[in-house]
Amino acid sequence: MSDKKKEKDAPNPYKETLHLPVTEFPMRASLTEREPQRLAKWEAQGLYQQIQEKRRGSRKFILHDGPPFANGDVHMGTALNKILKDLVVKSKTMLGWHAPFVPGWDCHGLPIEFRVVKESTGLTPVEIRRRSEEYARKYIDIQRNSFKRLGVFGDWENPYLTLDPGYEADIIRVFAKLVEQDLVYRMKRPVLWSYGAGTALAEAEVEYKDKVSPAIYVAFNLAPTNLPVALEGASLVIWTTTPWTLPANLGIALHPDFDYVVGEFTNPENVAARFVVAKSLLNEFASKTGFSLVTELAQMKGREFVGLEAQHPFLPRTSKVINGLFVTADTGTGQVHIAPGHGADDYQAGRENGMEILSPVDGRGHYTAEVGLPDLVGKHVFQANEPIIALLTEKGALLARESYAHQYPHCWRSKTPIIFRAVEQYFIRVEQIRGKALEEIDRVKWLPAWGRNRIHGTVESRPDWCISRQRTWGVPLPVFYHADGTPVVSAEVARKVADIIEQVGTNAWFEKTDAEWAELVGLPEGTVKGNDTLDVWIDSGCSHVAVMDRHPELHSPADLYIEATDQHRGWFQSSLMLSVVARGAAPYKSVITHGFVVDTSGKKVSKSDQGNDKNAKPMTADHFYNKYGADLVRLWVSSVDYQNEVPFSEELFQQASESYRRLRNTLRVLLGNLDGFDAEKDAADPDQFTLVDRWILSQLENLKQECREAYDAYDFRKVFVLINQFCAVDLSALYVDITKDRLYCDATSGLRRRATQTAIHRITDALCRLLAPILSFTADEAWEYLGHQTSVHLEDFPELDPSYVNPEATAAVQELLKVRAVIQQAIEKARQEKRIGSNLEATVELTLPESGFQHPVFEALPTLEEFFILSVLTIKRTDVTEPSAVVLESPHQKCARCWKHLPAVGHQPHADLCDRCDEAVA
RNA sequence: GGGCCUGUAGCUCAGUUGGUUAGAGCACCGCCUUGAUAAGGCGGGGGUCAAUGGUUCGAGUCCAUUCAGGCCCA
Repeated sequence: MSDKKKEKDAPNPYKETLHLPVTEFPMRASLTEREPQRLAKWEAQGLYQQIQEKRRGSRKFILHDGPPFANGDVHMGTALNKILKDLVVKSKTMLGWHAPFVPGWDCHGLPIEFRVVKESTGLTPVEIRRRSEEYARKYIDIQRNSFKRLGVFGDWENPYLTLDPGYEADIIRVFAKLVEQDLVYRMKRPVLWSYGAGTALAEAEVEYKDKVSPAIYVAFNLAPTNLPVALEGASLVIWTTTPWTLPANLGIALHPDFDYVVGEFTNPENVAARFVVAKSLLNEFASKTGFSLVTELAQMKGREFVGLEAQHPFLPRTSKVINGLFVTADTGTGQVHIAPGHGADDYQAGRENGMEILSPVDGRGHYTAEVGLPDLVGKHVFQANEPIIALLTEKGALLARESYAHQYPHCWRSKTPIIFRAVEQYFIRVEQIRGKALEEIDRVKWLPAWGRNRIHGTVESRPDWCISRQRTWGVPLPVFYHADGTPVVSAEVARKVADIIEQVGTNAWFEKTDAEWAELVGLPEGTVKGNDTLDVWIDSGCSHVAVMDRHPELHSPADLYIEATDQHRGWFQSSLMLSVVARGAAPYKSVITHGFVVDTSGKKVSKSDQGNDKNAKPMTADHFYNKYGADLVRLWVSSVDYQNEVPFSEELFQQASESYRRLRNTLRVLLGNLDGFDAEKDAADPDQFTLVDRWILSQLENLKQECREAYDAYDFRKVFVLINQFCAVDLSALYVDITKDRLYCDATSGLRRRATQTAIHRITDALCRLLAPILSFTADEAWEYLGHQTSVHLEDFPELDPSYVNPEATAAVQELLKVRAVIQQAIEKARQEKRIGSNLEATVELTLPESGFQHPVFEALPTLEEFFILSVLTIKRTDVTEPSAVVLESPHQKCARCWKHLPAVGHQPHADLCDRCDEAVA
């Protein structure tokens, strides 16, 4: 033991004669410092432009960027999206395509306007727009910096913006096409209305949140006209959670097939009354209202009630009794209060039964004079529930009230509850383009495949598209109104507007007077322009026209769109619809969707959650690239299955860091072992490769092929796994470990050493290329240390060379690995028993079965000793079924240079060296 | 409530048309190394494949139901 210690402490007199790895490539990545420097270098040399120039003339691959909203910082979901796109663009490029990437931003819309309006009230439309643009541009810059910092390549100095006059003009031209194809109509209709933001909302702008509403049971006395005997003196009973809509009640709907009981009811106060209640809800009705059935007078189907009328509880009119399939028996009474101006089903039912669209509420949610109750005029509808309940009580119509917690639609930005309110809106007749859109869906390749069903279902069931918004920050709906109020919806006029907008931007719509516009588009004096703007989904949905058709380096349809799964209903759909209108075909050939970023418990994480929770973990991309570096964010993206929900946590970054360190250190040791190696002069001939060299080069060939295929299939995770395995197992645990001896100890120009360096050079070259899309910074850095003056991003993936595929070597190594496991287990046992330390201190007696392990390598002891990293190995063949190994402490002296314990040590001119080392130092 | 989807070791993921003892990397534990050293090697523990029921000689894999989660809608 003491001898061993002495050996350790003694400095190695031959260290200077060894070829230990030498490289300046730092072990510590210091990504947060180095990445910005590399970024600056790339920008200074115009790397993106260089790549474009180099690829010009190659087959094109167009990934069309879906524009993120120019609002807020880049959070991890956005980073995931953009990095996935970048992985596609970079890998397609290195696969030989010309893949230009023009990023874009969605600039208009309520969220931005809302922020501006919230800050200061009473702004003129022109001022709101000025501030909104300023706000959008501010966030475009912030986001652009983040995307660039993440190593995403693209034409960042010339992105597309939906607020560019040219883009805006194209939106209006698409509108003209809609008009031309008779797809636009105007109609008063209840729409989702945000009184907080003062606008109608798109379906996508609504979020569901918990809300407690007053739920009430209200009796409507049946009007005596034409009343069957059984119903004399009876009341229908409705249940509603929106008492404020009762002034607009015009009907009561029953399900045609439900059974209803007409009966005599009493409550604990001995109040008696005749009610109609769905049979299946009698118990619930009794428990909620206290009224239980005393005498059943009749049972009737819902359809038998049609045509009756009920007296409105507090207004001088009757409500129609109708049937509706939307009536449920889940809760309430099986009788539904119908206010056609305040609900989608109500509207539909009202239209079918000849009711008017009564909606006595203004844009701020206050009752208008139409409400019919002077006390309520000017009152906010959500302040009116109590007065109405009081009124119902006074009239004896209120049977019960309770607090009801439910999911209620809220405005996604102002967070205020949504109401349904009927206003004049413009719509696209979806029915006329639905068929073609559905056909086109099946021409597109959806990844994952279920995306097809998802968008198909969405398109199949979507109602007409409300495209008008009562907002300011958007592209104006190019319609005018005659002095008498009749609208001018004309493709020709719209195109004139577009031509002017193209020159001066849409601000002109708001800056010029009605008279000026009338003159510009050739309409009679007295014509006024409309105040509505277009739904922002129209904006982004036009990008295939406004971007792909306009940019000379792009083309339509795009080869690929990549967005999160919510865009099946969002951008994928709006783009599809408008592309069907504009060109009669889908705007994309294939579509990839990715999941949302979720935390480790599988819950959704979003930026707005953070606002509510001060302790929430940071979710913005800058936190992570400033703490870990962009390459780690990129490595995280490549390590997850993006088609599902994408797990995300600080811990996951630790995990990615471990993988990164392995990759980086592998690159470092490879580079270090290439010190003094000139690939031009020193490369070995292929016939000089030893078994391990042939094996690792065959593995590399395999890796190249599989990575190319995985990249081509957008399976970045597979690339990540393959490269990791290759570096951790094939290289680090085996090849590098095995060849250390020859690299360090053989003579500088020894054939085995040169062969190995030749292999290592090949490997390093390939790894840099294969890693470049993922570790864009690190691969480029290593590429530089490989002696290149230009960026790895200008290169192709390594070309396949089948001559390196070597099944013979692979089969041999597979057998060797089986034996290695046996030997290592035996050595480990000896080590645990403290009989030996390192492998080289052991002498191993290997027993192999007579059959099997027949590869010639099993006759070549030096090769085996090298492969198993042993000083001395002996082999015997006996009649056993499995290999076994016995480990003994080596009786030989340790070579002071290569640390092997060999019999030759002590007999050389240098008494403390083995043969090989003696020769090497000579 | 409806549509689409997901659920395999602590974590991220593989598991081909149902067929031996369910794999990998990371993490964890122990040992070695100090010539990849703020590195590297070796060995090891760890899973009733979400649950239940079914089809089958045989189910992680097929079917049904339930539970949990995501997106979209109501």
